[in-house]
Amino acid sequence: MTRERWREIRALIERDIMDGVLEPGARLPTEPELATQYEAGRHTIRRAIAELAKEGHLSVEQGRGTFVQPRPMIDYPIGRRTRLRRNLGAQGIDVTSEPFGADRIPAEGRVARMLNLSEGSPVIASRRLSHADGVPVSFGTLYHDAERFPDIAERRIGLGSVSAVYRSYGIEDYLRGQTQIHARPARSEEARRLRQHPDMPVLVVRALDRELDGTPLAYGQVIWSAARVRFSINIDDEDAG
Amino acid sequence: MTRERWREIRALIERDIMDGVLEPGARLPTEPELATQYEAGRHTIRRAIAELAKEGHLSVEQGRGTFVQPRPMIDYPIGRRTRLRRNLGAQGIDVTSEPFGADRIPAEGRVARMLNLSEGSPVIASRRLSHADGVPVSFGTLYHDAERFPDIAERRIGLGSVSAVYRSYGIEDYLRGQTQIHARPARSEEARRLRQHPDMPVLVVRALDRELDGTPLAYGQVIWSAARVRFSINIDDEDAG
DNA sequence: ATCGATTTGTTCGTATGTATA
DNA sequence: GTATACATACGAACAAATCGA
Repeated sequence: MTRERWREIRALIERDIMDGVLEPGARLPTEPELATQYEAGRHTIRRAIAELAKEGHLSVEQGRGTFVQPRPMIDYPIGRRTRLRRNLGAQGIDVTSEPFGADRIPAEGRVARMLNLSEGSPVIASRRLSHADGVPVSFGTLYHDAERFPDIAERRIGLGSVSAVYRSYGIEDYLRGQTQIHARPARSEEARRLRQHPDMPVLVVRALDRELDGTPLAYGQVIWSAARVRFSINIDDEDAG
Repeated sequence: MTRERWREIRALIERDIMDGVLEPGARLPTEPELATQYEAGRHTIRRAIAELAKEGHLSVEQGRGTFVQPRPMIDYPIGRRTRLRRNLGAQGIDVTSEPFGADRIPAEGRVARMLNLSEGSPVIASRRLSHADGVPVSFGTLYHDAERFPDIAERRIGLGSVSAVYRSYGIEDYLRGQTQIHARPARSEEARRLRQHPDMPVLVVRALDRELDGTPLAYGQVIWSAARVRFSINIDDEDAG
């Protein structure tokens, strides 16, 4: 029995992807076909494919096949003024987003602390999924004080960007306060939403937006596809671009 | 036969960890034992264990066993003044680091551009592995202009922190310029260095340090364990703490 | 220092369920 | 409905790493 045959196969397939023998979007031969081609068992093939899928090179779809996946990386600047549309638009990326639910819930723990509200005060949690050039890149929840922004969920549906919603409340400018970033494996439901393989990690970004005088505006948690996004922190730049 | 039994088993083990039935550091029963206990095949058990290991709850060691892993999260602030020791020391974390190699190589591509050197100019690449409270948390490479800092590798061995090395060159202060963050699955060698499971992701941080007048000092790429670190970006704070 | 027992890692074979076209 | 292709599952054997006698 050979030693770590799945690694050899993994490397062979990866080489074919890198060399362009397997073009982005192309379908791999079926697992039994690969098994005979590489003179290995189907388990071994699956292990190699799983590894490549985890790294974002392949996307495995039950009942359809296994496909070579292109991996565009977008660069998302984080700074004093962090604006999704303006920042990505400058890179020639078309950003769209769709709401998928909003709730009026009592603020608890971190949300209450960050928004400077007492535990249990009502907040509006509005959820959105964002696409860049048609591919899902992130989804997340934004929490607002329900007393100050009672109808924010409705306004977010009508108006495109967060900035536009704030302008409708008379807030012309706001700044990004604290931002926290960490990474972890994706839950299966998150992977499904982002249309990425379950083994690909996600980046979790928690952030607080403030008015110019320091008043907390919104606290949010956004899950980003680690395969599709990279963050840039430009501390000096006024516009974070 | 096929009702995703491995997910059930995964959930059962995870519950035992969360409830404290399995304490941090405890060894799980062997795979064959778990197989009989849960009335499943060994493959199914392994699938459940692999998932939990990927999420950082378990650490699997060939020839020894499978252990419940505690997951301390350290908070690493990124700001104008980003200093490993001072920032983590303030959290009561003991930071140590050891060099593991240095080379004099020609600058290429990104390194040359960031350091404002012409392609092929000699740079010193010095590599270090850092521990927080004895656990490896990151390793990476720092690139310096070889003309300006010819013996930086030697000085980094003698002196503890990066700041101390710069002071020995007469540089009293420096600022963090651009920082880029992204996440990806760990290569097996990286996982070994960080003593984390191969399926746990890593965070990749690329950063440029500048002198107060803007002159590039060093460009670095550091791989952080996603299981053990979280980044905080405090844009307003002068000391990023 | 060596051997053997223990435990996880890899591989094969085979069968059956589930999703897609 | 049928065929195709991936997902899950069981069993068995051997390899590799670890540890203690």
